[in-house]
Amino acid sequence: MRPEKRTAARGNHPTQSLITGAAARLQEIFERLYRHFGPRHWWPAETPFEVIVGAILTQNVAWKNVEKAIANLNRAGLLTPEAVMQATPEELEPHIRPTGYYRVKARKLKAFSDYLQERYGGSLEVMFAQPLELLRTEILDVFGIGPETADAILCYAGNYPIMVMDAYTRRVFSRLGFLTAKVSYQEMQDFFMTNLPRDNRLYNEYHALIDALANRICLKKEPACDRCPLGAICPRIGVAGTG
DNA sequence: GCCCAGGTGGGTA
DNA sequence: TACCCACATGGG
Repeated sequence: MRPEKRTAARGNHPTQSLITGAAARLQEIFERLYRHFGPRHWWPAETPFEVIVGAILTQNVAWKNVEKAIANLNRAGLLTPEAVMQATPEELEPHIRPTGYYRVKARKLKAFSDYLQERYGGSLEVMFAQPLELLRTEILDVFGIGPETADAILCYAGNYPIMVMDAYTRRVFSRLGFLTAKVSYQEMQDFFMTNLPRDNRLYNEYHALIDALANRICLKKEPACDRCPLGAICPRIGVAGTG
């Protein structure tokens, strides 16, 4: 176990006290996004294992690329824990090429299926019966599973009450003035999870809505503030002359 | 041709 | 701890 990868304790973090009425404001943002985009129906996958595969393959790459790779794996009969376990990295590689980094991602898929086999006899059901904190610590120790991938697996495959953070979350909420651009993953997560009810469905939908906003409106270079559902409460346009 | 896309691991100081 | 860099393909 590498101690630096363990889940940091959630306690009173300075971030929490910096935001006045953070809980109410986070609720309002959620409601505005939900009204604008509607339910996002995440994660787009047929099975929990497909969620896990998708979570690994989507690392630093557009989801469009992942769809191709998932379809390739499915056609090849490689979308089950057993099949991945029995395949070599070299056998997985050609199918996942569209997602980039295909050599290292093949190793990551193997690492997860090896872990699942060795620790839980290959059973996702048994794995997802473990307590949240224990399982999070465990999978963070698997090669290729960092905090975002771990939380995506826990939230979207295991239905645990944990909210996924990502570059989009950092961008949107730093622009909104809640966070700094350099805030750590754990600080972001602490901020959301201490200010929102502990609810898998809410975390699921909230992350998906942030993704939709960052993907379509709150773009990296030139955000389309004129059609942003958060316009009225964003410092960039909510206050005249500061955009 | 250039930039960006739902990160992570390893090395270095 | 805090930076760097490698990892690689596809679409706008």
